[in-house]
Amino acid sequence: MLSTPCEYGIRALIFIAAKSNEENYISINQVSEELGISKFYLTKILQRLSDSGILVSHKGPKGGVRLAKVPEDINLYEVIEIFDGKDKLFDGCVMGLPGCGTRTPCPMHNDWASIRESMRIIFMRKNLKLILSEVTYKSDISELLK
Amino acid sequence: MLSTPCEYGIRALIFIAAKSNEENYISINQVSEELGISKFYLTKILQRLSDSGILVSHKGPKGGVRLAKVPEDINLYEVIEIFDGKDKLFDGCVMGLPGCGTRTPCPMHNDWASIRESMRIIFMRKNLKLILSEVTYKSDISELLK
DNA sequence: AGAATTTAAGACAAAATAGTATTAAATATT
DNA sequence: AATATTTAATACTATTTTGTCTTAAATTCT
Repeated sequence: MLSTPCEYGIRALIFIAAKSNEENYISINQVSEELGISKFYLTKILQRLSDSGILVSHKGPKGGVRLAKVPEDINLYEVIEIFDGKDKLFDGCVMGLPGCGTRTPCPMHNDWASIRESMRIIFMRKNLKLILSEVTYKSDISELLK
Repeated sequence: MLSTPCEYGIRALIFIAAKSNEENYISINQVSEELGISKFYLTKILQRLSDSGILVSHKGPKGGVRLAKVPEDINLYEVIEIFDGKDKLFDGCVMGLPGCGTRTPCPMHNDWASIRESMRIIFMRKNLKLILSEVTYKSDISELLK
């Protein structure tokens, strides 16, 4: 469904949202250990989130990453867009039919349009604040993400 | 969204449904030329559909493939299941969270369940007969699939 | 029977994705 | 200033997916 970097990115974001704040960065090393994801790989993934303005990174001791915006302003739609592009999930033809478009819609075109719209809405509505509030006890987070 | 073999398989099936019948097989070579898909690759893909009981194949001159069942009895859900497995699209956690399940649902779990159900219904309902009837003029098929 | 045609099986090659390692640059602490 | 820590950049490796090719087996037609 979603690419591996995208899944890892989301997992990491939820964890970072829970464990870091304005003043306290969390090191990628720590995140990678907690989530069981290779430190090298995760670094590369989180770098993309930094480049895209989702995270702020800081080098050196006491460095690491933190959210660049308040959790409420980071939703899954934009994260997915960063890693997988919106075309893959929210635009192109489901069946990948070359000729499919508004002019010559494929047989799935309209049915899929509504599914797609639902997905878009759901992902846009899911922001990190909401996600954290749904994982009621913070201790649950590790269990879920690990 | 769907894997390449799955997309090619669906495209080919629609074409085969339109161009073959009980007595007349259509050669994979011909399908591949019409759809612009490598003959070798398509052969391997359609072989899977034969193995799965969607197509019947026949060797030798006048041979080729045809539907194994009436178009009405072949829906996209089973085709997707054959190529991509039902887990990828219709089962596992959207975000791939390791701990996600009914017991400890991830924050997307319920929202995604309804999306997934819609997808399942739509793909199950889309059978080849329905698809063909929606592509009103048979000549349009090539334009759409090519 | 022999030749031509067509799928089956499986080996092989190329490209894309996932994952690892290395070195450089920045920053905090002493 | 020196050292330790941490991300940045980038090269490299491994795996998976996609795509190609070759040979074998079956079938039709003459």
